[in-house]
Amino acid sequence: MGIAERRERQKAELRERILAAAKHIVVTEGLPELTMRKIADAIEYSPATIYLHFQNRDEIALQLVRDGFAALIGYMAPAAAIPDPLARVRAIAKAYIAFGVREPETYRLIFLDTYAWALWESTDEAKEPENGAFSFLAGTFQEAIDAGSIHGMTADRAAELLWASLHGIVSLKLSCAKYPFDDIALPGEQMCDLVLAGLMHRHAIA
Amino acid sequence: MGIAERRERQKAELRERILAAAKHIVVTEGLPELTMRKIADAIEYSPATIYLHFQNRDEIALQLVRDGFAALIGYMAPAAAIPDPLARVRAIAKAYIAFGVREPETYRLIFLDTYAWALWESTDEAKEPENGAFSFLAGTFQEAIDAGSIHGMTADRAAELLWASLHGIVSLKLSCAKYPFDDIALPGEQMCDLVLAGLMHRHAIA
DNA sequence: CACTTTTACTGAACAACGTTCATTTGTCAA
DNA sequence: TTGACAAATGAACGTTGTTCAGTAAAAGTG
Repeated sequence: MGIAERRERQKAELRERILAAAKHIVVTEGLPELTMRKIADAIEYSPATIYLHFQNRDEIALQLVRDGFAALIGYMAPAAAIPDPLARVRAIAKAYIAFGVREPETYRLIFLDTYAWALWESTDEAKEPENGAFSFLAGTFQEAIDAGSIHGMTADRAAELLWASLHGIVSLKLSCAKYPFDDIALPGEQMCDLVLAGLMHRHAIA
Repeated sequence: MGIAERRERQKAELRERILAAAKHIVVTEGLPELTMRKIADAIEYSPATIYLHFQNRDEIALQLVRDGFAALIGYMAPAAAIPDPLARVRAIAKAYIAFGVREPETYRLIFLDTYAWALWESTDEAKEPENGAFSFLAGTFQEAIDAGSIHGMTADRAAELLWASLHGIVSLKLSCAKYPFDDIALPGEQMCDLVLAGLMHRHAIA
């Protein structure tokens, strides 16, 4: 029964070619330029053929979002090897910023554009490997709290605030043409230090 | 020559009706649902008529962005009466968050959607009253620095970091359906305190 | 090999979009 | 009443995502 297998293989191949073409368009021209006819041209098939592999444009975009989030995880994963929690938090933050800088269109796709966070709405938390990114950061904060380095806030809340602040920097960089920094690595680290410093001296305020 | 004036008045009126209809659509259904035909239906004119008042859809959207930013300034303005710089910074941050909460679609329009920051790219800084918002915050930080409350960072940089962090919170709230906070007022104030605490104890890190 | 069934694929079409333009309608001056 | 000018529009064009009847090729069957 090698025939059925070959067909499945070819089908899977074409599906991957569609995704590759779509990703190329998104990365080079942005999500709004992702049109079914452009994909069709790129893979040298009729537009209708795409609908034999994906239900609609949304499904293609959502798969790209999934892949994009996996890429972000890839940036952050090496930080897991760092023993010191605070140093690990800094490494995660650095990786997050680096991802935004080196793959701006991917960052846009998963966090700013039409399908931003779309995965989180539909699926169950437990079933989302994507959520590993947040748990990773929150878990590291928990270690810092357990070690007594940080206090006055839950690990989840601290992770949310740091994530939000970094997200703010990257989005401003990507959206605002007049954002003053050529390189957001420095303000990114400053922000991380600022938040950590605040968490360590939180008794100073209220 | 009352006739010419009446005509101008009617023309201006229709222009305002177009903008009002457009704003209503954006606020209730979001920017993607803003179509020329919907506006035409709302004002009971043909779609072509809109082009006698605006060059294209972009120009309408950009005017809404301008108006939206003016609304944000309106939220922040009362803080100017607060004498203490740090308290003023907190009031500005609070107002910023409040704007994001109470006018989410307007916030989306001016900071997240297609025309986000579009005004900043085209026009000159000096000619932008919109930039008053940032100068307001940066000037307040400068006062805090002059008073010795904050050190180790320029006022502009501090303003950028605080703004970015607040923007991060609001955008996560608006974009991510699973964002854990029903009310972002608390995390917004926490973020502000965190950044300020960090700025006041910056010597603790590097 | 011939015939049938299944699969892969596509051209043409639909509705909705932004936009344009020739044409019509309405209003004022002479 | 007529001529000029402004205001308004119906119909069209080229996009977009999407659907579907129909074709052509491949696989299964006698």
